[in-house]
Amino acid sequence: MATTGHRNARRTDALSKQRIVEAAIEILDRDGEDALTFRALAAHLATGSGAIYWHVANKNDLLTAATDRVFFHAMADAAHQTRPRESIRAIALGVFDAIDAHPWVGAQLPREPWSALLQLFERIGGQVQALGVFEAAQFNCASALVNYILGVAQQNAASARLLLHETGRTAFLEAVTARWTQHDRAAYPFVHQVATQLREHDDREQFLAGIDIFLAGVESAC
Amino acid sequence: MATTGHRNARRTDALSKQRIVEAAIEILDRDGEDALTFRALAAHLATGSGAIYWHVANKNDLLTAATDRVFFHAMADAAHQTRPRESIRAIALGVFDAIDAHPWVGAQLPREPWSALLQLFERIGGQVQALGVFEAAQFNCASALVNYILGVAQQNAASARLLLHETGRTAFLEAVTARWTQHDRAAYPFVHQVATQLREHDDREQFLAGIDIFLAGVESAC
DNA sequence: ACCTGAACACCGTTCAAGT
DNA sequence: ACCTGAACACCGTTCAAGT
Repeated sequence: MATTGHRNARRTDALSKQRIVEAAIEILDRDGEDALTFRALAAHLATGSGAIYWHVANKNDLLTAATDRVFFHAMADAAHQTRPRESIRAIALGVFDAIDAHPWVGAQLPREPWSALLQLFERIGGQVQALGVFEAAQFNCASALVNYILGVAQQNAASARLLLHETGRTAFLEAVTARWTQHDRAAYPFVHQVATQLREHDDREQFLAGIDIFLAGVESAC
Repeated sequence: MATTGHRNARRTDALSKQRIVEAAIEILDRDGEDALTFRALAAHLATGSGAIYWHVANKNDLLTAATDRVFFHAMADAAHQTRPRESIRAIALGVFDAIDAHPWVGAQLPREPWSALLQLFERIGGQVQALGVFEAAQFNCASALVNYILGVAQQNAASARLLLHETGRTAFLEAVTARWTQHDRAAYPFVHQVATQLREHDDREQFLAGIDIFLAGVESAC
């Protein structure tokens, strides 16, 4: 992952959608969303920019394929659990970790890739059923959970964009804290109070805490 | 709002950041995110494209200013309620309705505008406190609520992009249903079951149902 | 069938020149 | 101080031409 370098001199095997998507994921992971251009991709694959269009309809198609690939891998890896509560936590964590590793997926998810969203919705919905929620409430419960997961995914993607520019965890934390405290303590008392907890707080744990609040609500309501 | 037309012949008053932001919001509302270019904006304002840069740093700055404007109006309009539970619902609905009216705000919110996010977080957090949540749990509760709201905002923005191309509600519903049922019923039983409810379901009510699940969870957990 | 790379239309941004 | 609009660098996409 580290030193394959920018340009590939080999280029022995033929182009394929899979190779193109893999190269796109590499660029997105390493240099961020803005760095993915057809010219950069063509250089990376040692081919002409027009050649990519033989395998991929357009940039949207490419981004959707890349998102699907990361997402379906994450879903396949998410350990199957026997209890629905644990299943939901495992699925949610699978999405969280995938977006943690590939932040651009978070920004891409709500745009095009219906397949990925539908799969998430299906798996969450199935576990909501297994939880014993009334049929009339299942749609709302699954929808709420999926939307929560997507919201966190967004925020993670945004944080990663920030982290891409700020190198090092301390510089990153400082940048975030500076933003949280940019306004008057008088006008933003809660934000200031919470800003002191930023240093020791863990995004992943906080995400799980949100899932648990949700599950508690689902159980108490249905 | 209807017939001011595309080009302004008058151009009597001077340019200002406020006028530029208002024009940008008009274009975004009417023609979508892709339609906002400095050239289109300059034409709309009957000026040169370079002139805009005297009042606005760049496109990101412009989008942030437009988002802030819509968002702060929405927050100001959100009726103040005496009971924290009702307050949270009012704030959440304010955000929902603002994004319903200006879908591009949903896509923009997680990108840059820290001020808008912080204001939302502050107001939600204040009401979480008023709800009597333990101090140690306040951060997680507020964060979960904000993330849920942002997730719904995303989905709304995505739906609106679809609606911009599909004219008419029936064509829109058909397009959505087609996407929900694009896969095998065998592999996606829950999605198929829920797809039958799409026609009579109301996004706004479903959003509120999610808030209520959350609040039930918060109350039962704290 | 698959690839090349110049060309096209369009974008955000800059800047010398105007008032 | 504020505005103009041509120019620049860059982008996604197309397509005649090659193999």
